[in-house]
Amino acid sequence: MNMRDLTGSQSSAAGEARRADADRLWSIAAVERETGLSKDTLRVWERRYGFPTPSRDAFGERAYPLQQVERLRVLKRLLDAGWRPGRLMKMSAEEVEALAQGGPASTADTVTPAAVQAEPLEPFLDLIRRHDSAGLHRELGRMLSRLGTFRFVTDLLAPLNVAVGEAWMRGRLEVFEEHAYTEEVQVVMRQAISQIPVPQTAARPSVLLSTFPGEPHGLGLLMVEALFRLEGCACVSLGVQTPLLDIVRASQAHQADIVALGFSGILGAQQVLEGLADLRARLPSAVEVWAGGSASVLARKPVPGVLVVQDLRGIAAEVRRWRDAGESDGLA
Amino acid sequence: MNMRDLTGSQSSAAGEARRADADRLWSIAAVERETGLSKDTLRVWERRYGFPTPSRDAFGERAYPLQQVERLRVLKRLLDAGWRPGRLMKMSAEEVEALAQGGPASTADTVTPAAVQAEPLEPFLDLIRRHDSAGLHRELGRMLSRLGTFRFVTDLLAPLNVAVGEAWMRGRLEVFEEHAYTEEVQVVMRQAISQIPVPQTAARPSVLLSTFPGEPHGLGLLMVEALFRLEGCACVSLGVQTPLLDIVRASQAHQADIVALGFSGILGAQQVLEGLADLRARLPSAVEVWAGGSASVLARKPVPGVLVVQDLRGIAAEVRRWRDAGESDGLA
DNA sequence: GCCGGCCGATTGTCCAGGACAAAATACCAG
DNA sequence: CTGGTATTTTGTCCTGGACAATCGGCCGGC
Repeated sequence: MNMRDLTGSQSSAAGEARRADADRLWSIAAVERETGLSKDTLRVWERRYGFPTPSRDAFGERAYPLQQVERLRVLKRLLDAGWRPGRLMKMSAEEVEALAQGGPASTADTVTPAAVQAEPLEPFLDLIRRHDSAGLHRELGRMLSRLGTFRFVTDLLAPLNVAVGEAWMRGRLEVFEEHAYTEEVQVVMRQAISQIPVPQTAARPSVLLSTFPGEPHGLGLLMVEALFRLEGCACVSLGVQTPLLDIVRASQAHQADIVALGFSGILGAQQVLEGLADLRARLPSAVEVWAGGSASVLARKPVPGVLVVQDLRGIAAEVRRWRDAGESDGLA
Repeated sequence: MNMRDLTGSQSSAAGEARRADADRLWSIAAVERETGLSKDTLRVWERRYGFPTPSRDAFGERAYPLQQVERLRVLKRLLDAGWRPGRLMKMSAEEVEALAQGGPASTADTVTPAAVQAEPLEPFLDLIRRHDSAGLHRELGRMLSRLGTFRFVTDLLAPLNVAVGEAWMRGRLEVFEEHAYTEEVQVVMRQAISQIPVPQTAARPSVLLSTFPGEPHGLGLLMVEALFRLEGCACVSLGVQTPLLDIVRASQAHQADIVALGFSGILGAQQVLEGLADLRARLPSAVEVWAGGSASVLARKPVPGVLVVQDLRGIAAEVRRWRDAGESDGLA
């Protein structure tokens, strides 16, 4: 509790702090953390495309100015939206900026099934953009009460997550706004889950939930947990980013019948497929592996022995299938 | 919802799956994810110490057998416990194993202030080891009711987190057990926070909470949020791993008076200090930066302009200080 | 005897530049 | 169009070298 340090800094003039702000350069490791672009990628871009063009510090190491870090963040976002670096690097700063502002989602067209009676999402996006956490919390809570947990998850949160993701890709939402949104939804979802009656002891199937390392998105996990609990399943969540070997061990320790993984599309296609195949091979065949989320790989390339749950509404039916099959299995 | 894939796999014999398990080799990227050791480190260890000794696949790329991945996980744990690689690599497999099993925490001696009336922790560690999530949840809830939120956080969770961390370092707890524990505590903490009355609108100080990229430990954040709310502060949490530039923008958007960061000791010393200095420089001097957590760097090297909160109990006093100073500042 | 600064050994990260698999795209035949 | 093949693009992996940051031990002064 060293107040001296605090007051000490406040003696420095605001102008000085602002100058330090602009002058301060970023190391390649810092840029990697800030942008999500790997060091290898940053170096190879410099070699191939001539951007970025960091200066060097006294030790010959790359030192990136703030301006380039900001631009790299924009490029990373456009990359995630389906653009390719070669094309972006040929464009002028203005063209990239125009793209970043409001360009259409180049390749990915979001399909909205007409059958789904979606709730209006704009009011929620407005609250996010206005940074009205309290209001967002209140409105989410209201919708939870109005719709009930099941429809709250399937009809509001599922499309809202898609809308938030898309808004971020189009540059209409900042990273921190998405973080704040995630946090607020998490609070409401935990409340919803805590209100679901706890099933009998040793309820089946017992479900283990997590995500692979590198997949930080845990909202889907919570939504799925709620739906499993509504079906009377026993759930244990490990949170996000559990190493593969630990998922295997946890499934033994908790005697899981089903291991459910969430994928948001951040992980590369190969990582997802290889990880699922690996996990499948390391688990007893009696344990089912379910995978879901917005990652498009799941729909394109099926992994043998892994159930892909495309629609949250399908979980109930799949649990019924498990119970029917499980009984006969148990008797056999 | 392709059931064919699922049933297709179940036709494969269990024995076949088990053989595939042992044979399957790991890429360097997979080992990095699984162990937390960077690719650079894995390669330089191989060069310097002759371990690990991965075989090569058809393309000349490293392929690690499971056995070496497991050993690397042990080594990483011992590294985090304060051991140095040079020493460990000279030891025989048996010596390392003995160390991993029950060796004393080489360097770090946990100091337990005699003044603190700690709650007994063993029952909770037992529940974790027995994988009794329901029991852990029940007992934590009971303690929350008995102690009240403040003492629950300061007298039970704070020492329990330390104990869990130490148990992990000594090999008495698996990673997935720590994950499950974290998840269960989070549930109880969210419940506790939701029961704290919401303060008047525009309560001051308003606090923004998050962690730096690379710091996935969010429990401390929740505990601190509870304590801030108990003091009547307005809190906005961004969850974990927010890029620095986004923390800055969020503090503007939410008009934060205080930015509070949590550090668990996973990040390197330089990352913590440089990140804090960076953040301090990029924020207006009217916004205070508070840092806390179990990272030992914070205590050793103070960062100018950053308040280090060593003890959770100190938060109340610091909020009072802010309010006193804030009034005079506002008038000046 | 213990704290604090100095020095040598250790250790993780950075660099360059080459290579190549995987993915995306263009091309082409049916 | 449609489905398969060739070609380009692009991220990751490779080797081997360098060096700053950190750790550990040594020494001298309070």
